[in-house]
Amino acid sequence: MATKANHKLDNLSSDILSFIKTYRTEKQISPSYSEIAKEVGIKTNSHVQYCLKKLRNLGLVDWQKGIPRSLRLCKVLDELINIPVMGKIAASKPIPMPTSDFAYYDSESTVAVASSGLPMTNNDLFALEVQGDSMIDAMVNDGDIVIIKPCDAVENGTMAAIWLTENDETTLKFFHREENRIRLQPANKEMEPIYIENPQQVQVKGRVVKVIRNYFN
Amino acid sequence: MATKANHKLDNLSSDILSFIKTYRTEKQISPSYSEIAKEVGIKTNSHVQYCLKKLRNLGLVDWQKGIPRSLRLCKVLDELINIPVMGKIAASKPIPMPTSDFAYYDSESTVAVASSGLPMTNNDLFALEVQGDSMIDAMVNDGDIVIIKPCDAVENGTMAAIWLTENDETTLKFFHREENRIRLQPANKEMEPIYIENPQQVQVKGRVVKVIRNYFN
DNA sequence: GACGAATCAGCACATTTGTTCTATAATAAT
DNA sequence: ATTATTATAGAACAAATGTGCTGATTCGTC
Repeated sequence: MATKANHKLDNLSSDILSFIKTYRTEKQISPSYSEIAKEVGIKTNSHVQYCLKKLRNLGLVDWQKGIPRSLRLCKVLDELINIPVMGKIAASKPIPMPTSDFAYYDSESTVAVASSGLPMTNNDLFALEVQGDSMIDAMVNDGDIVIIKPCDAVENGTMAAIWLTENDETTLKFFHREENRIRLQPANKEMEPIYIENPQQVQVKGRVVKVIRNYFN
Repeated sequence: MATKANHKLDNLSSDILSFIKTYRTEKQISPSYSEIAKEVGIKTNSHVQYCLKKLRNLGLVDWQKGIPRSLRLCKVLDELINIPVMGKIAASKPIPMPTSDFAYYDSESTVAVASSGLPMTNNDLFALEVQGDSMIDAMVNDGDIVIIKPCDAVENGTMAAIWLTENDETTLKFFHREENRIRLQPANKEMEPIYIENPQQVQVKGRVVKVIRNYFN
């Protein structure tokens, strides 16, 4: 989540690094040595390479020998991950899980999320759009996007996507396994929990790792 | 938010496009014409360029004449934007607004958000971390990140960051200007709205454009 | 002050790469 | 059937770029 400032790089190295960064975000390609030289006030390409080799030793940049503009920033803090929106989650409907073959690129729509905003970057994450107000007690509103990590079981206290076989209902709640029953706790502490005496009726489908709500008008 | 599939590209163009995409995500640089040729089964660079020119006419790719590996994917749906987290928002505290000089890069922490997940990409957006449970009625929980577009006034019905001068309190609510009063509507329809008879007591600080909630355990 | 390491400039050179022009096959249009 | 258009290959060429080497300068350390 947080992006800290650089440690103790000399000004030149720091300049080069940030120039590469801005150049890449602007033009989507890496600068040539000459361009770096011009920008940071170095006279020769060879010296640029000298500086770059220092940065490479620090593990900050890398490139492919002989290939023009192959400069690459390591330590990529923020990379985008496209998560497929599998469908909508609503009470009274089963959760549309992703099929085993990951035909993600064919997905109708995706949510782009910064990898820094995710606990893991496995490619089995998927997203659901919440439909209806039935999950308000979990602080999830109509239209929200929930990002889910599929799993069969979760630790106590985690927000999970749960299938209630008896009620034929899908819901998002905090999961608590107690001695002889399962407690589904709403996020809002003032609301009463749901107790399910027969654990068979509760099927954990996945763990909620993120909720996104947009107000675009 | 949604990324639609390609329209009616011939297989070759489609192959080239997706190769560029995967190549770039893997190596962070663009392929050369020869590499494209080898990948998609074309014999010559000139033909690659021929295909690329078609793609350029469709506005899908572009490059800089004479510059190696300057191939660029247009229609960049997803670019990362780093939004500074200015601090925490809590009832009983004023909202920490960004200073006029945008010393954003010095910010302690930032949230990375995909530009496709934002209604606008101006650089005056900022984020706040919600502290406390006092905004539950707006479906905003302790620890949530709200992204705010600064403004002095909002249309009726928009979720806004509001400073209540009388109560010396900061809050997130749906803003409604009525005939002689202002109505602050909680997100949860079952909760009662707040009415403020004196509009002077209500100061709109900004519009909430996004709410992000993480469950990292 | 001496000495070595780090820092910088200059230049020649090889390679990678894109560009352009021409020619030929395939396909569509008339 | 003929023509125009699109698709493909080939090769020559020029430009962009990285690499390596040599030598000069600065800087810190003893």
